[in-house]
Amino acid sequence: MKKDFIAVLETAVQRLGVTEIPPIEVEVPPQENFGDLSTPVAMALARVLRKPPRHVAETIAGFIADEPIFDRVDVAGPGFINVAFAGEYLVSEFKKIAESGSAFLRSNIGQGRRVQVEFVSANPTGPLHLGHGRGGATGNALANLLTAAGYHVEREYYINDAGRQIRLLGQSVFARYQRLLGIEYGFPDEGYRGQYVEDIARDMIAEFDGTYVQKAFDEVADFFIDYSYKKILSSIRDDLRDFGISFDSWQSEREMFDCGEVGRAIEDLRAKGFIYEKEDATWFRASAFGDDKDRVIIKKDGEYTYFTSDIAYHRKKIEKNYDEIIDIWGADHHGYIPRIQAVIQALGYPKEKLKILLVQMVTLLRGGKPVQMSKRAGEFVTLREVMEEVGADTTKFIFLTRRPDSHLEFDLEVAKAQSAENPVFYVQYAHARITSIFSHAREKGIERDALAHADVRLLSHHDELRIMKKLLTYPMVFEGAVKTHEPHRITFYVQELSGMFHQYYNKCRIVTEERGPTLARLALCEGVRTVLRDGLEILGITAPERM
RNA sequence: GCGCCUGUAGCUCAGUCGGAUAGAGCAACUGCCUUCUAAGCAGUGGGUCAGGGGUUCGAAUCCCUUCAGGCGCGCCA
Repeated sequence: MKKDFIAVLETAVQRLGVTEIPPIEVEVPPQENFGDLSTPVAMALARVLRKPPRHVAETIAGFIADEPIFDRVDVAGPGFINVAFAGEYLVSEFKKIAESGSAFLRSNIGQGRRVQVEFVSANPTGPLHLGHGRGGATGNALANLLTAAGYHVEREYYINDAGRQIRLLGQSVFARYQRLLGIEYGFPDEGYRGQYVEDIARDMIAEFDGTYVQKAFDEVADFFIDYSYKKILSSIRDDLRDFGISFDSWQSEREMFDCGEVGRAIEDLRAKGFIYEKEDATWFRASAFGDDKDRVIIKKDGEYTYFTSDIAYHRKKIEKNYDEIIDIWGADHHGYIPRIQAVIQALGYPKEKLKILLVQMVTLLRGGKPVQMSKRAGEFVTLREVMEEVGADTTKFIFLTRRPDSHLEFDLEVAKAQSAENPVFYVQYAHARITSIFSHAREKGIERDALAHADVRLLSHHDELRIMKKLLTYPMVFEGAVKTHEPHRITFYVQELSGMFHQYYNKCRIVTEERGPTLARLALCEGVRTVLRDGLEILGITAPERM
């Protein structure tokens, strides 16, 4: 629909004698009675042509008014050109959806380009909380969206299984283990105090009894660390699976060390002249690329920092030659951006090579009161608890009805109270209703195959044309969502389409005694179902057959 | 102190890189189930787009500033 409009506009603009045709923008006007599509192109050209916008608009409108695909061409407001499409054109376009389904709806923007999306990447030192859920829902939807757009997407989870935090976890479990076996043992100052730490210690006792009692931590450190983080990692995987999120690749930080990636990265940067020694430490010259200061990569004590392995990790990403690399981070890490971009540039790439998408914080409330979310103190509500309380689909939907950069207040009470009234059900209900209509039709002797013979020209009701037009704008919404990396646009679209369908359903009966019109209406329903399914699939939300 | 994000209806949020009379859902109120699912539909009310300047044909959107909230500014991860 959009393509045809633009093509017509382009020839019209050429007739104006404009040498350089500006990119022509097309949008759905804010009010339905303005028409089906609208363009502000005349206003853009007014400046170049030095003529009043309305005058330019009138001229263009005159050029295109006779096109058979239009029913009406108007000039409105300050100089918009609004068009209403002819019924026949709409029907022929709609047929393409009926015939080729999603293929017609999704433009192949990616063309097989390879993109990596890294998201969640929570430290395996404790269970996933709600913030990870938001990152997960967003990253998953974005990856789905890009896949649908013809990109070849790899989803990666980076596991921080090395370093101080993971050691602290092992130590915390060790302390609990000793205590549970009746040994007085001091708990590490900044240790992890969550209940899950004690649970892991109990698991160890169940498995190994008192084998490690009264040993020094250093003697059994590796064992305790490995046992603990692997246990947590596996429950993280379970949480993600139940939340409906999967990954293609799990990149271990440890492996970066073991395979020598970290060493190679440092040597690479050193060869390029961005590494120096100062005050017994080794530094990366981040300030050469706009960061506030240089950063330590090898500490005085000889240990690497977290940043060091991250340098190696991002170097590895770049070497894999993706066309696009996307990291999804919690907004609390935003201060880290200049540093990592400095790395990208030091390696000889433009900083745009890596796109970092920040997902804002989630504050969890219960009845209007903030719930403390301190991991160290062990006081927090996990993603799993929320999932179990309000449901995975609802939780995801709440995340996906917001822009990633807006702060989110997630009130458990409200989410629960609203779970019966949640908009996600509104959309799912529309889908289930259509399925139900089809099973009713089958009882009346109308099989799915019969749809192929449906004469969609019989659809002339205002609501039917309205739905058809809405379906035909899906590719525009889809394209916009892909280009801006904003899956939430799909969420809003899918709600609007569901609204139109529910209205239509209440106004018109689909299955009647007249076979011809019944088939046509069923074909329309099938179109709605195709698009709803497509949208929900991108969002990672189930499309139930019945509710 | 510096930096990033946010401020739109009572509440939760959209607003398509400057466009038309600023939109949804929830909550409130009034109606609609002998016919394909009432998790639905029809209708009513609700706004100083945080405040103030500026840029121009035109601003919720861009610039400056004030206020409010969140988050960062480690040889932690």
